[in-house]
Amino acid sequence: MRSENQPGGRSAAKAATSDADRSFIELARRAQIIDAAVGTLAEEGYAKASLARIAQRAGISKGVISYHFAGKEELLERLVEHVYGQMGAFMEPRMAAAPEPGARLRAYVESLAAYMREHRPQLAALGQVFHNMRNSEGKLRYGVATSEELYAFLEGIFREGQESGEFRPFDVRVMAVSVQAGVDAMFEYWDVHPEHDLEGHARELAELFAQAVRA
Amino acid sequence: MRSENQPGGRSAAKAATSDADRSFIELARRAQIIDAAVGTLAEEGYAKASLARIAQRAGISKGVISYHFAGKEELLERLVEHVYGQMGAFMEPRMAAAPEPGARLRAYVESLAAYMREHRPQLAALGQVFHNMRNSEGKLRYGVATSEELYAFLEGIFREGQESGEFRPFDVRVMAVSVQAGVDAMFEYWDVHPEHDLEGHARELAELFAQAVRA
DNA sequence: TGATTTTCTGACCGCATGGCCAAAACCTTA
DNA sequence: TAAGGTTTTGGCCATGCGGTCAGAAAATCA
Repeated sequence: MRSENQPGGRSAAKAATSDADRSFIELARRAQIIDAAVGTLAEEGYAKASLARIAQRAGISKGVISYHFAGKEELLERLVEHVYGQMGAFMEPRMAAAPEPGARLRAYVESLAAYMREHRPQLAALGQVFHNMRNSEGKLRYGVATSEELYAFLEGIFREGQESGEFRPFDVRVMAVSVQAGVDAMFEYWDVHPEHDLEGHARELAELFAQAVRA
Repeated sequence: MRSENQPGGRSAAKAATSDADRSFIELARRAQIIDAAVGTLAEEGYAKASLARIAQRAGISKGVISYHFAGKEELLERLVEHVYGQMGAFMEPRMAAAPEPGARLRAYVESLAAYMREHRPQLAALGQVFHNMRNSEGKLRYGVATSEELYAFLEGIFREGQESGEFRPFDVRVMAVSVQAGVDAMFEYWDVHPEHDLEGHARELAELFAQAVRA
């Protein structure tokens, strides 16, 4: 159904092309296109983020996108991968520095806020894709499965705190869903109110959940 | 800019036509179209909820929608009005029965959950419109201004509790944003996991915030 | 009944979309 | 230089969109 258009075609046989197999030009173009897609999604929303619009922002012709990506679907998937990778790399060391459950919860909320401050368009674009991108059957492309990992991670923190007696007993799934919702809402509120005190919000939110979980 | 197509044209002069001026057929058709729009939005998402799709679900021709509504924009605005009205009528008596701040917070979370259980498509459609509908300048049609009312309502509860000493001191805006986010996330989680225990989630969520606000 | 108004249909318009491709331009290597 | 591979262009396609309209059908009125 989809035509063969792997650029270069150097690695003839296999399906996927790894980054190591790509030329510098290829990698740079892909990065440039992804950046343009992030900006367009963040500023104009999912509906107006057409290939033409993205190409225009990147200063290239529309066909270039089709040349470097199998289609819009692949472009958006690479975009999500890209932002997720960045975010993980940013948070990992900060989370590792907090061993106790209470401190980890606080570190999660506050380091995510720190990332948000410096990457507003990326997170806005991610939100657009998550809320809107659908597969051919009409189902959301990034639904539950994406959040499931996140929930499991938070639940691990909660269980640890409950076992050590630092946290009270509560439903860890509801708590995980609520923490993530609180963080997402913090971003969206700040995205709409750029003058809002993001760090202050993060501290209040961390305190809110510290109170909510404490034994 | 917009053509005159007030059905009936009975009330010649003025701009808006009130429901009292509409025939039964007119009101029934409008309700039928709004219902079809709700179903389409809830099941297929904003992007696929075209006038053609909505008309198909309603079993009528596309032109009928244009006859009864000035355009897609008006249809969606009437849909939001319709659902909001329903929701307010459902919650008002339940909120009135809870006078103390702590009880009011609990009543808010739990009566909203009760409404959700019986009106899943309506709330899913509302979410689609809120997250996607944009005005001609590309800005979200229902943005902050819509939530502002809700936040102010919740903040009133929090301030009352803080003044009576029932609640600890905290940032009421952050708490309001977080409560609303928790409730919205509860709906979305249940929407994706229909087997999820919605009432149980609501109780846990109410308890979560009871702990978070208590002095 | 016939006349008038209200409602509905189905075809059509201009426009934007994602995708496609032949031809041109560019870059590297021989 | 010439040759060959890589990248870009700009126009084209089918599809679906919101909106419009003349005329048919249905309901209401006299």
